[in-house]
Amino acid sequence: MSATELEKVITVVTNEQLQKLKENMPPEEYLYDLAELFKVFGDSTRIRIMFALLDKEVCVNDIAEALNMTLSAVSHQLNILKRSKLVKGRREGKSVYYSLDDEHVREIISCGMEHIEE
Amino acid sequence: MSATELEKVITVVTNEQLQKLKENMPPEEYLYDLAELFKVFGDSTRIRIMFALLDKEVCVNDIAEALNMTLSAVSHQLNILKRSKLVKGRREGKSVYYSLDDEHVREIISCGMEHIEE
DNA sequence: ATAACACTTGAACAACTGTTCAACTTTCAT
DNA sequence: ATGAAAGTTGAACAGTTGTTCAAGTGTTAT
Repeated sequence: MSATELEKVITVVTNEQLQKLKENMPPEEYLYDLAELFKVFGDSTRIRIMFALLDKEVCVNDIAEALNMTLSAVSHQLNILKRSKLVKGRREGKSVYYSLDDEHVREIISCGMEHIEE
Repeated sequence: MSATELEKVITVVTNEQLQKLKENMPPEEYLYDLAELFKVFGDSTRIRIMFALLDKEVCVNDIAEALNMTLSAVSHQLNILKRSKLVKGRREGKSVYYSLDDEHVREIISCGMEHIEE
């Protein structure tokens, strides 16, 4: 077998691997949703809000005070978290109390913590 | 106890909770790093690259072909992933083969998948 | 030495994102 | 009813980010 023939064989093998790589890829939309979820965790304000809610529900005003932020800024971020089904809110009088809406929040955060603690 | 006195007591209790909330917050820098990590996962291109590397190492060219992207765009994203210690690369001849640099990548991705599969 | 392949890198541009500001709404106390 | 407290919402602005393009670096084959 000549050198150029061998190269052809190698190319074919490589193409087969490439083919497999493409086939094994989850659907585009799935990967997009996954990235979209992590994007929500990818902001320190939202991370801080989720940490504030780890133990118990907290009203918007207290979150804003604890994080030294305006009500408006916190409300905007809570809305993003709510749309991603990560937190939920309930009204009680004048206040709206927010809490984590999913056990996965704790898991995802603790997964990330393991990586940076090294 | 009058209504206004009662309110003062309630305010004090609330302030204590606020104080605890502030004290229990991890240091600012830690939360920033955590958000920074998730930010890396929060892009569908980088997610796709990490999925491509789940099974075995792949060279930049093959990643680019599999994901239908330019070499340059893939290289830029690989660099971001490398800086976050999520992938590593090794040169073999003309090609550079990249692979996952941390078992946490799989864990974090699978954590995220659990949330969106519901 | 030259050319070709496989990347890498920096600048630039468009698109996206988070905060602020101002204008609401809701609820409660007077 | 009026006002105050607690939130929400939309527009706007500045800052960030991903891709492209052009120019570079290594490596191998001729």
